[in-house]
Amino acid sequence: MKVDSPSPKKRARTRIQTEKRELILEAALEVFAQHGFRGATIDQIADAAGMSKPNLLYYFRSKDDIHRTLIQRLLETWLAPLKELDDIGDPLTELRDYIRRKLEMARDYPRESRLFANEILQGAPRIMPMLEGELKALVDDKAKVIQGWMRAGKIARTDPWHLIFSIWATTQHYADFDVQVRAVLGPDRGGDGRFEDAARFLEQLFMEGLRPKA
Amino acid sequence: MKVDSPSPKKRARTRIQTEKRELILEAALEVFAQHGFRGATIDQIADAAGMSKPNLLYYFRSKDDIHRTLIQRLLETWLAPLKELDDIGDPLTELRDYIRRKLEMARDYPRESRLFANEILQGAPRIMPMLEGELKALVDDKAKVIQGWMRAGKIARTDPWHLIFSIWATTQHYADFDVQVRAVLGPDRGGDGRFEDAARFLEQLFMEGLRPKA
DNA sequence: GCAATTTTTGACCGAATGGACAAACGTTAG
DNA sequence: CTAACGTTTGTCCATTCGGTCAAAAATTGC
Repeated sequence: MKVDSPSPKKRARTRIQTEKRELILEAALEVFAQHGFRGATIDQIADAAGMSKPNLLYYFRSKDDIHRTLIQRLLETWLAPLKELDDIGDPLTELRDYIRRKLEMARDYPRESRLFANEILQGAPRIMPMLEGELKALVDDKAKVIQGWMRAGKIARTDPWHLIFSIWATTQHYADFDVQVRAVLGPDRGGDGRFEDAARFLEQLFMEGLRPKA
Repeated sequence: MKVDSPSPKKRARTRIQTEKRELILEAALEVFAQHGFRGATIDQIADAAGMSKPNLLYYFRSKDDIHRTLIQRLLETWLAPLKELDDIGDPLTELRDYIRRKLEMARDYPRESRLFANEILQGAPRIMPMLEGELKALVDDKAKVIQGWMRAGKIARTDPWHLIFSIWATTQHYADFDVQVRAVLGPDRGGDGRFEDAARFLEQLFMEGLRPKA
C-alpha cells in the first residue's frame, strides 16, 4: 500500500505531471474543504481543475489518494506555528506571537483549516496515528516549555494543554465558522476588519488572562 | 414547500408515529453527526433505528426532511444558554455560568454540537436565514448587555461579540474536536476528567482575562 | 521526420444511493 | 366480524459515483 503516488509507474515526474498534480490538489482543496470527503465528487474536482475525470485519474489513482496527499501536505503547514514557540524570548510575547500566527493562518488558509476540521469531525479516520504520535509529542513538548514559564513565575499557573486547545479553538473558529461569524457581525462589522478586531480581542483575553499573579 | 411534515397527510399524529419519529431522529442524529449530511445514507439511519428504509420513509418524506427537523429542534437547545445570560446578577458570575453551561452542553450533547458544526462548515446552506436573523438579534442583544457591564466598570472593556465567539469556540471545541483532544491528552489525562480540567482552565482564563482594570 | 512515450478523451461498468409503489400485514372502532 | 385505516415490507427504478479501458491525440527524444 503506497501512500505516495506518481500514478505513472516508477519513472521520474514530468513537468506536466508536476503542474497538473498541483492544479488538481488546488482544486481538490477547494472542493473537499466545502463538502467534506464523502460530499465531494471526483467530477467536481475535475471540473474545478478544468479537466476530465479520467484525465484526473491519470494523475491520482483515486479520490482517497488526492485526499491523503492533501492532508499530508497540510499537516506540515499546520504544525509549523506551534513549532516556532520558543523557550528563549519573553513568554508572554512568545504566546502572543503564536496566537497571531495562528489567526493569520485562519485568515490566509481557511480552506486548509476547514479540510482539517472536516477530518477531525468525522473522527480523524485518516490521521489518527499522526494525532497520537507526532502531534501529541509536539504538544507535550511545548506544554513542558509553558510549564517552565509558569514555574519561573513568568505567566499565571494553569493547564498548558488546555491553554493550547483554547488558542487552537479561538483562532480556527474564524476559519471554520466563518459564515456564522460574518452573519452575526453583519455586513458592516463583518468585513475585512473582523480579523483585526479578533486579534485585538484575543491578545487582550490571553495576555490579561495569563498575567502572573503578583 | 412544507418544513414540518407528518408524512401521513394532515391527520393528527398516532402514538406509533410519535414514537417512531423520535426513534428515527435519535438514530439520524448519531449518523449525521458522524458522517455529515451527504456522508450519511438513509439505509444507515434506518439500520440504526432498527427498521427498513421504506418504513423510515413512511415517517419522513426524505433524508432532507429528517435533517431539517433535526436542525430546527437543535437550534432551540442551542440558543438556550445564551438566552439565560441575564442583566441582573454579578457580571463575572453570569459569564462564568454561561461558560459552564456551554461546556456542559459540549459534554452532554456532543452529537448536536457536531451536527451544527457540520452545517456551518458546509456554509450553513439550510440555516443561513436563521443565523442572520434570530441568532444575530440575540447576540446583538446580549452584546449590549455586556457593553453595559463594561461601561459600569464591572468587567474589562473589550469587544463583546468576539468575547461571545471565543466562548463558543473554546467550549464547542471539546465536542467537535473531541478525538483530537483525547489523542493529545493521552489515555490517562484524556479520560472523563478532561471536562473538569477544561472547566477550571476556561474559568481562570476568562475570569482573569475580563477582570476590570483597577 | 519518426518512433516511443506521455497525455487526453469517450464510452463503459458495477455498486451505491435516494426514493416510489403496491401489496401484505396489523390494529382498531363500530 | 369486518371495514377502514395505519404500518411494514419486497421489489423496483433512475441517478450518481468511483473507477476502468482502449484508442486517439499530443509531446518528446533522437
